[in-house]
Amino acid sequence: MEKMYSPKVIEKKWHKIWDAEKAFAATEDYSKPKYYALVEFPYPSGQGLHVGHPRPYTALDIVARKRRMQGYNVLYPMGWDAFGLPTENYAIQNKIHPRIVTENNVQRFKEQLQSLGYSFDWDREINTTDPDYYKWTQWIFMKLFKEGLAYKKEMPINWCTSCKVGLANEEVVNGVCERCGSEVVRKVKSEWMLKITEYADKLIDGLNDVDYIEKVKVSQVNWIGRSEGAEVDFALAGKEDKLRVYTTRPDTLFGATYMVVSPEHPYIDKYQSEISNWDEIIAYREAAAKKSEFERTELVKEKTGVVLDGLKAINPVNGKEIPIWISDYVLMTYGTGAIMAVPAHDDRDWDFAKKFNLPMIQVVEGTEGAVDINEAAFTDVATGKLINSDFLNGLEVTDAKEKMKEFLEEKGIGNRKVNYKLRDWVFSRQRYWGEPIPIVECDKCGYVAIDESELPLMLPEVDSYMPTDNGESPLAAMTDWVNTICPCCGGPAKRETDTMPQWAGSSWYFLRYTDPKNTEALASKEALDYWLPIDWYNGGMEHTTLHLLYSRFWHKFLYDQKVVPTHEPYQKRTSHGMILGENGEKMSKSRGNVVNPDDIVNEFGADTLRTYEMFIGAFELSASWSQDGVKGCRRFLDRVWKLMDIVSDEDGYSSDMETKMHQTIKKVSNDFENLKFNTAIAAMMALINDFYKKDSVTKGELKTLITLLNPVAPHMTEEMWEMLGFEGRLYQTAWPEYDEAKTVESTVEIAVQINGKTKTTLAIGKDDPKDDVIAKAKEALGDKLNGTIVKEIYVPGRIVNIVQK
RNA sequence: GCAGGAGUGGCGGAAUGGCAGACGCAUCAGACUCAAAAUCUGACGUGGGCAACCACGUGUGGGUUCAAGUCCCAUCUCCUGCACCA
Repeated sequence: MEKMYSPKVIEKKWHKIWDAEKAFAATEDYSKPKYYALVEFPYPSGQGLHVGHPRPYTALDIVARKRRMQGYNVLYPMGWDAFGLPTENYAIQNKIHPRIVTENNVQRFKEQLQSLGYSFDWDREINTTDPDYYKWTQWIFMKLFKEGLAYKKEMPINWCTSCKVGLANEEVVNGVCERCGSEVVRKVKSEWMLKITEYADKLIDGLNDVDYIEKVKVSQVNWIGRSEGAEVDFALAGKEDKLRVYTTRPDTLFGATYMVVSPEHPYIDKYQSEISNWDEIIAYREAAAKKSEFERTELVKEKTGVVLDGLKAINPVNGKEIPIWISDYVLMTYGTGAIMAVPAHDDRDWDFAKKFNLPMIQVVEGTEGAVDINEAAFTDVATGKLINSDFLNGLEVTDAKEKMKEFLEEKGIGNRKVNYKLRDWVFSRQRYWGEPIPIVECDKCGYVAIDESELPLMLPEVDSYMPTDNGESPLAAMTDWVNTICPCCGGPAKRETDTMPQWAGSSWYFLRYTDPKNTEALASKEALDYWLPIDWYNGGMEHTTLHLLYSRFWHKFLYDQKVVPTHEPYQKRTSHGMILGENGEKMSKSRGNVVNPDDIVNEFGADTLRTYEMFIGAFELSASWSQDGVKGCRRFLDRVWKLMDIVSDEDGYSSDMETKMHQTIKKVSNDFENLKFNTAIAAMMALINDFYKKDSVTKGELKTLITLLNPVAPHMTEEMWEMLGFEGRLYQTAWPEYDEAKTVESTVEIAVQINGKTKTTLAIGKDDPKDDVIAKAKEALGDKLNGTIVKEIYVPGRIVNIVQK
């Protein structure tokens, strides 16, 4: 043994060399084929890197390194999503400027990432808190504003009592703040909103043209929640007003036996004088208002409600008078805040009708067996025919829907309507550590964007970052900064004091990487035309309805503005599973099961950590950490290293290994592209086991092995390359090729079965004719063949099956 | 409730409808060592048998097929989202 495998020494050595050689910089040679691989940039938290971070980073690092060896111009960048609450909270507690906190955290994160040997192009590092960066975040906001997609609205928002900040709907999970877990209450505030709903259809349709894992597509479609139906006007008996409802089942209109409005519906107050049980109504309303979001979702969904005495509606298709109820199962925020209830064909209406003894009329009958609407609502639309419905009788549900929509439009009592669950994006945060919103409010001109030449609008220095209890941003106290002049009329005006949410900077960062130092534009047209779309983007499932949806929205907007060349930013999206503690639980300080990547690097080396995280299991599933598993991966690398003790001078492959070499190249190449890193590594382990069994390996075989292993364990293999005296650098070497014809063994062992049960095995030539193989198989089976042969099956290279009676 | 995913040795996990358990871990035995660690070699699904071998075996129950972990139907459990969206 010439030299021990010593990761500490080797890894430092190669970091310096790669750095000096600018080994992994993406070039501006736009004639080469490009590959843009992207991982979600981290929030540089005070805790430093977690062992969960390296999993996706290593996976795409492998892809990036392999693509470079295959001749692509690869962009694999990294940066910092550094605005955000934890930094601000830390700054408040420790009385340090958040900018300093961010700098420290970034430095720590960067050192940790660099210790793992990622092939990031550090010349393109970006930071969302850098004014040269957020200038363009503000610029995009101004474009949205000028196009009418950013607007200010007085509205009840989700208010986190602990963070003292408004949250987007997407940030409220089970009625509590996604970030801190504190209670979220409703609070009325004037907030900046982005009209993401305007892009709802485009966000759904765009999914047809991209290669995302299925569950991401499904989640986004569900979150947007498009539904097609109709709005219908119900006259109020003896009144001018009509009560408008939204329904997806206009076909069941003849079955509507009552109506329900949300407790907040404006007609309740409007007709107060007509309502004889007003006290009851008020009591119900108060009770409903007191229910928090959490209670609404967690409580058993027992229906509650009160009838509006003295007010009746008229079913427009049959003129029947029906009662109107109020109930909190009808939401003011969806549709029109009022529904027509068809208890025979809707589960919720059925529950409500049962509880309050309201009449039901069946208007759809089952075509596959009888249905009893006294047992449950019949909601199946695929197997139903209309009854008790005048001109709809006998039609199938789909046709009846269409016919009713036509009827409603003809008679002027309704119209087609598409609704979405998606709401506009609450874009204001009452915080310091975010991008200032580049808008001023002028008494004369209203909200006006500042002049583009004033960008970036710098975040001012303040004395206190403390959020205020009255819901104002800390910036509001900066009167010098707040008072300004209107860019439109020159009169006095006030600056907007809310800042942008963390999602702003991350909604376009991938564009900046293509040209990170541009001072004229967010990136040059040439750079965007060349690099977009991102070929492969990997990130967490938790961002499916947040970052991923928001950034697609901005991108589609920028496409409409002719800023970017593609209508979708990401061609392919995958998601990694979580790394859990040894006990199978989520890693957390309180559970005491946190593994620090620095410790693993210290004890075993970065290459071992990288190998282990790829070998741990299927990439998309969560996996539990195992210290013994780490040891096993180090043992594998040691065994690769020690192949240098038994290597011969031969350049090519030895004849008995040729097939195996070609098979391994094929398997590793394919597996790396298909996220199957665990089986790729297993194949390489199997290969070296073969070398040890023979106690020899040729130089040519070892060359191929370390080239295949290089993307996974770049430091060790680069060192071996040098020690073995190969020319140049391994990272610049071409990826090994395989010959399909040579991946097939010339002789194979096949299973010989009787009636599908394996009885023996047989060695045959790969091209032996069927008759010969079957004859040999019969001979091998001998007297086990003792019945009448019914069928003989030969699957070439696999199996012989003799079927006998 | 709806949607997506998963149920395979002691453990992590492999298997284009074609010999289930690759690869790794743990365990056991042997070699080396005064000894231990490290390393190397071998065994390792369950039951029976000294053995060759036999039977059983991929959550459960059916089905399709010469052949099913894989396809179809039903069912149970677990995970992850969403959840009164009319």
